[in-house]
Amino acid sequence: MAKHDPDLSLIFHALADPTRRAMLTRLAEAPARVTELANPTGLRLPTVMRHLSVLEEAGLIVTAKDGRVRTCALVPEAMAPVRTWLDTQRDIWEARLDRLDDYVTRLMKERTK
Amino acid sequence: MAKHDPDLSLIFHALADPTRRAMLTRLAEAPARVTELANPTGLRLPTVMRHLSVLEEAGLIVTAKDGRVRTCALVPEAMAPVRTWLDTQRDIWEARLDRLDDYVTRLMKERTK
DNA sequence: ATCATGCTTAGCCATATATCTAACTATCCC
DNA sequence: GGGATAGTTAGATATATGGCTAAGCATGAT
Repeated sequence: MAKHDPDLSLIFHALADPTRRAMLTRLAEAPARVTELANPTGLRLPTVMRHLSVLEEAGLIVTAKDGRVRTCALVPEAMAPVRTWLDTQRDIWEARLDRLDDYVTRLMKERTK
Repeated sequence: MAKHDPDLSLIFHALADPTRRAMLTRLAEAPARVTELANPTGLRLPTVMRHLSVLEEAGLIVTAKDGRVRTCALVPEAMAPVRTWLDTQRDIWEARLDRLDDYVTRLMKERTK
């Protein structure tokens, strides 16, 4: 089981923290500067920066500095790999149910023969 | 930003590891015993057990022991909170686009007035 | 009863995470 | 220029994570 999909791992890891999810939710409303994101968290700035860089490295947000203000914005397409993975997972599961179905169907034909 | 949704954090954290995702994919095909899941990983059993318990604590799988064999099975509904979160996130984003739309529309009416 | 099989437990180790404080840098405003 | 504002950098620390080995404990087969 090699380390495929480093993206997915980065994204899921970024999403695994409630503070970071809250930040994403905030950013879904509108872009925001660093202190704006920090405020509701009660965390110190360096800590917030760390969270932001995790989000940025996962590709979930982009940031840009204008003067002394850094503005952060959501990258909504970045969630796509997650949906894709979930869908693939579901497809496999459903294919399995179908096979079961076939099996049951075959059994019943056998019976009523 | 309190620690709501411990579930989501547990689930995302469980999904953040490629080995664990591979195990889930395998289990989407069919239930499997521990050694069966361990084989393709090249990892030692205790390590595999650890991964399995992370998955189980996140509610993504269930396991049961029959004799000396423990069988693991996927709990596909367990992914639901993830989809819900993604959908909510998307809704917020789209509501935002709508507001932008309104804004632009208003501006244009203003112009052609 | 004995032995192999299939986990389990306990404990070690290295690295990664989340948080902080303290000190520094770069703007902006007067 | 000088002070306030907005980040940033550089550690320090505590805990968590992912991996291992070694030893233990049921259960199934002979």
